[in-house]
Amino acid sequence: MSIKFAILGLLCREPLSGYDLKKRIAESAALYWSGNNNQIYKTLVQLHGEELVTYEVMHQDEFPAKKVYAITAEGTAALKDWLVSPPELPEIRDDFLIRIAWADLLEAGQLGDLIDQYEEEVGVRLLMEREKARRKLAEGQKDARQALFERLVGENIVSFFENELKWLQKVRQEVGRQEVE
Amino acid sequence: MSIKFAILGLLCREPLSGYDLKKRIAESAALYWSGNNNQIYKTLVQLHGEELVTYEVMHQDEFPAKKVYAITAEGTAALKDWLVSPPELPEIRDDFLIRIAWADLLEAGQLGDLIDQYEEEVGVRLLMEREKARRKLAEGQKDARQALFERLVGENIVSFFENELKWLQKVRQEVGRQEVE
DNA sequence: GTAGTCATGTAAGACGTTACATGATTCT
DNA sequence: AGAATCATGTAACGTCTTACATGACTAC
Repeated sequence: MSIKFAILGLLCREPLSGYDLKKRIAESAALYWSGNNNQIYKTLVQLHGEELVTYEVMHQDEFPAKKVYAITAEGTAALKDWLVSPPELPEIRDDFLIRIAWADLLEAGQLGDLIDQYEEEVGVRLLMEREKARRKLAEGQKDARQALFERLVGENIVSFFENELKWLQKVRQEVGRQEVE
Repeated sequence: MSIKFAILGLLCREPLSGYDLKKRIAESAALYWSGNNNQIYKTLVQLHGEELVTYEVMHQDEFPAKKVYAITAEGTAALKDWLVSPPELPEIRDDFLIRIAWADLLEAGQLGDLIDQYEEEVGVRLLMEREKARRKLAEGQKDARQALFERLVGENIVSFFENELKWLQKVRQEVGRQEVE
């Protein structure tokens, strides 16, 4: 049920349509699950039923009409309640880590290729996240407190990928060392 | 469909029952998703249908009979194919990170409590993972290569939580600094 | 007597993904 | 001509979680 709070969070900053929400969630590394998710429309209907959001239909000349959702007072209260509820540890689903756990089934060349591929992917993603963070900083920020938290979230994500690259160096070293023996 | 390969991987080390698999997966930080998952029994039936595993029913005097599953040659081949297929980036679902992104809605005291709670949880988990890694190292290992990969996986997990704690220190500092201003 | 381990499984529901439908407009 | 953007939504499927059923045995 965290997509619910992701939506409430975004709406608490500004009113948005389902389409906008979908894009915002897809672009955010922290929220991204699930931006490719059409549950958003369903969840909006649900939130409307719970009276946590309202919407206004905006007619447009050149484009299809859109429903612009806004958070209600109850919605804001529900969001704040959730914010102070006990946080859970992050869940990580790491495909590559499972492969490494069974890497003894691979030949040295295959393992090398696997590491190269993953390092490449992590590197690309790291650059993307750094760029995203840089752009956010450049934006004219309204609230200093909000900007600080935004920056800290970006730094968490960047440091995750940096940590991954550091670990990959270690993997390379130790795998190389064992092959020599 | 990664639970499929988690099962094949574990069975490739030694034959196990569904119950054993469930426990192994639940205990492993890398595989843990989903240890509380009864899909295991369903997936085993499926894998049996695909002829990637076989099973033998073992009758026990004091306990219910169990089905001990073993991997087939096709199963091993499927596992190896998956191991060399392109790895995906890890997926992180970080509850706490989302809360920080909206922490500007909280009062200083509430934020402090939230950080304390999360730090406590991360700290406990880090100790658990270090202990797990230590115990694994102490085990009489058969294969040096396998032991190396097991250690590297453990180090990845430990370094994730260490990184999280480092980041939390930074969060504390910067939040404290802003409050003084 | 309450809870936990051993062991397999079902059922219901929540959550997530992919593909598709509609239909005008704009870009290549 | 084909694809992308804007915009809302449905349908089908797949994955994941929670709770429950069964039943003997062990430990507090």
